[in-house]
Amino acid sequence: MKISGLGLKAIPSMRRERPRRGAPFATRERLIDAAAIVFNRVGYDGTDSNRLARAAGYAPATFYKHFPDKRAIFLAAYERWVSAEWIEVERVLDDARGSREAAARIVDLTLMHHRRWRGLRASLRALVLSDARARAFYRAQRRRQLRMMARLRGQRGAPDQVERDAVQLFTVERTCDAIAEGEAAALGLSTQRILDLLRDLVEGSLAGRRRPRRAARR
Amino acid sequence: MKISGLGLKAIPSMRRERPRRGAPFATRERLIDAAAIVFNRVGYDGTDSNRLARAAGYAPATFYKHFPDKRAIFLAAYERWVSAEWIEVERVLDDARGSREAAARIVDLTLMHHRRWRGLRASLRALVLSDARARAFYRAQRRRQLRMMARLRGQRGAPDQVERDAVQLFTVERTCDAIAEGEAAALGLSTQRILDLLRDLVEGSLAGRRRPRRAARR
Amino acid sequence: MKISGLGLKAIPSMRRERPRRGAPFATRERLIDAAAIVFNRVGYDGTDSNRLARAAGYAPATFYKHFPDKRAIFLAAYERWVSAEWIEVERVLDDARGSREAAARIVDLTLMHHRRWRGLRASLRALVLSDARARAFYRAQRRRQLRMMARLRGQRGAPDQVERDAVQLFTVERTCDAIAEGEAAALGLSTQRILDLLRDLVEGSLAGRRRPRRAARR
Amino acid sequence: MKISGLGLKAIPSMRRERPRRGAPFATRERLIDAAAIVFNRVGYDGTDSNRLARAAGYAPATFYKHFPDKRAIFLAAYERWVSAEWIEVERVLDDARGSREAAARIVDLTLMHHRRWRGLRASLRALVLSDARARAFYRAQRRRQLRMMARLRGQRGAPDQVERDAVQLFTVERTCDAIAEGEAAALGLSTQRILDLLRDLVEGSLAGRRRPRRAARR
DNA sequence: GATGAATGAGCATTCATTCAT
DNA sequence: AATGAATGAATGCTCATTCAT
Repeated sequence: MKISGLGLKAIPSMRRERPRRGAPFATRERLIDAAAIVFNRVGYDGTDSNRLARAAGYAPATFYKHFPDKRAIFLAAYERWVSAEWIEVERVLDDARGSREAAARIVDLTLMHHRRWRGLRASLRALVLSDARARAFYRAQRRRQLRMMARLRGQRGAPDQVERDAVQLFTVERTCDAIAEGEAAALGLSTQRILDLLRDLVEGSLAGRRRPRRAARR
Repeated sequence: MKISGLGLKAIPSMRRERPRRGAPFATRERLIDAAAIVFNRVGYDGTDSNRLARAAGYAPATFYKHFPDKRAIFLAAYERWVSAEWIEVERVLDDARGSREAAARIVDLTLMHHRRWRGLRASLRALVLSDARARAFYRAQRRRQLRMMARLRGQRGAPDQVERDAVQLFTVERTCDAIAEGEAAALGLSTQRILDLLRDLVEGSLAGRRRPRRAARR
Repeated sequence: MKISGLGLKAIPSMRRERPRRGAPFATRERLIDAAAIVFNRVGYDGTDSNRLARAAGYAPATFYKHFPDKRAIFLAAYERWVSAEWIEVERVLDDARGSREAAARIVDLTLMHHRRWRGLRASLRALVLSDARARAFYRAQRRRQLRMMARLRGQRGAPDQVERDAVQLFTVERTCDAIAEGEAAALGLSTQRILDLLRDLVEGSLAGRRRPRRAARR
Repeated sequence: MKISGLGLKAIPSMRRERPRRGAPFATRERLIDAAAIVFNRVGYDGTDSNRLARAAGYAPATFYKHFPDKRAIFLAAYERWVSAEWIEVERVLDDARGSREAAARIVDLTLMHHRRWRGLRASLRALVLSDARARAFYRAQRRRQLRMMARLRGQRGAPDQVERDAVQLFTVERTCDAIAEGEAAALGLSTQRILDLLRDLVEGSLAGRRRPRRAARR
């Protein structure tokens, strides 16, 4: 306690080692990496730019050297995550033998991504509604997905095929969210059975069939 | 102190008339009404309790006489909206002649609600992920939906029927969100065709059929 | 919203010069200095953190960079004042020739401190009762005082010597409070005579005698 | 939950039974009673007038029918407590046989009161410093105490007798505070020995002697 | 005399952003 | 390029006080 114990708070020495004056690109990347993790854990409104900078080992002002605001870094993190997902999806489609295997692997991949980024995803949905730039980027991803589905299927397809594809995307996406967020488990549902249903759905789509055949119902 | 003393106070003119000494229930209702509208427009994190109170014509402190915090009024608004939806769904099921008509009306109803409360819904999803109480309420609603579906169908049903029902709920919900949020239109999809697909889906479920018949696919 | 929109913003003129980017230690010291003076004048519950910051020439947020809340800065101010007092007491004990002189100087010193910090002291008493951390710090100071008294006296002492020492501390402390707060004057008492009584008391204690024998002094 | 479960907060029925429209004096008394207890528990700044009214079973506005503000009711509570103490002190002095018994009983009585009202006392000290009316009332009590001591002693007494009496009052008061607040126990002091010291002190004063001669007691 | 819903002003705290170094 | 102390403005919440009933 003595006299010198004048009640100092934590001494701010011992800075994390970080390349001060590193390449600007590397700094930007580190900021995005850290932001993705933090956003995912506490949500978009759960942090602030100062914390994001500190999480990456930088000072607050450094953040503003690289991004105009919090939304910008969020979109950058989203972009990176989506890109990574696409690369993997495309590899799966190249490698898989037969639509059954491809379907299974796509569903697994989707689930994995939704599990990994479930916090980011929840924030994204809210942001897409309120922010035009987020919306534009989100829509572009969706169009890309639909184009890919059309390409895989070739010329075949009912007149309402695009709508069917979209509904299927929504189904897989929302259902994987439910599993990732623990909703399925909380409702006492079998993850296995749900995934089987999704795999059937995706396989049907990849194989070009109609899916719920209305003809049979007549 | 001196400098800040120059700050002009808010001008207390133009007081709007308001029921002082109203019934507490009515005040609470007015607060929820206003909050639902404001949340729906700007999202959960887009307002604060002071603004919610003002939007209902009250002073900040009045808010806290009725709700402990912002989350509480959000859940109250959500509860009201969900309750209203249930009342209508149950009426539809009572009134409709045949599963085809019931399906059509349920899909329409769902879409209407998602359109009306699209802002609230987006915030809800984010809140459910971060807030245990919101989650509990949300899950209770879902269980209720699943129970109703099981009841309508009676004893029939595959071993994975619950999972099928859940996936169907997710499909209808997410797809109606997409229409309500303008995503479908932005992607150039036909709302009409999407709704037809959803109606088929719901009708199949109400009629007790399995849906994507795997047997036929072998 | 409309009405409140008429509220004029604070006029940002006349910024007083201030060391932006000063050493954090110096800022902290300035905050404590200012807080000690303000607390002393208006009491613990008579200010708020914003005012304390402004009194030191800083903005509200700066306060929170250095202290978690008002209680923390109060304790820091108390700590500083107590430390200063101890330094002086120890110097007096080293320098004084004979217990008579030491007693006189200790009483004078105590009175000076109580006069200087009378506002702070009054708040402290209330805080000690309601706040555990304040209490712990306060008790630690008292123990230190008792230890010092025991050390000065050496082995001599009655079985109830600690209790005597404590009662003496309370007496000197409370009586100096009464003088410092103007109570003695308001009651028509002679400060001089009161101080003589206190000096006798302290001298007796320093000399190791049981009580100040007045008979001997005549 | 149902439809009626619209999330009502606690229903404010079932009012405590209280004589609505009782005699104003009785209302005032009940308010003071309740306030004394509440202030004592949480301190002057730990409550607000609404809570004090509710604690007495009344509505907020009723408080303002009887007291202009919180300070006023605090002083009223203080006045009542002091009056009660005086009545008891005077009875003790009438009943006690000999100064030894009187001293013992006065010390016990003082301790009991300080224990009972320790929260009120701590708030009082702070208020006395900042509030002129509180100060005036407090000083009047002290004068009364000093007059009583002088009367008991009769003509005897040193030239500095008033000062001696005052210092003795401060000693007893502050030491009883220390016991009541748990400070004595926390410092490992024996309450019994402290009380013995105080009794000697008071007895000496009542008997008109200068100081409690320990030698004589052996 | 009592009520209690309502409130304006104030307090504790946070955040996005800046700027001198 | 990076810093980090500093900040104005705003946010969540509380309190002493009023007034129509």
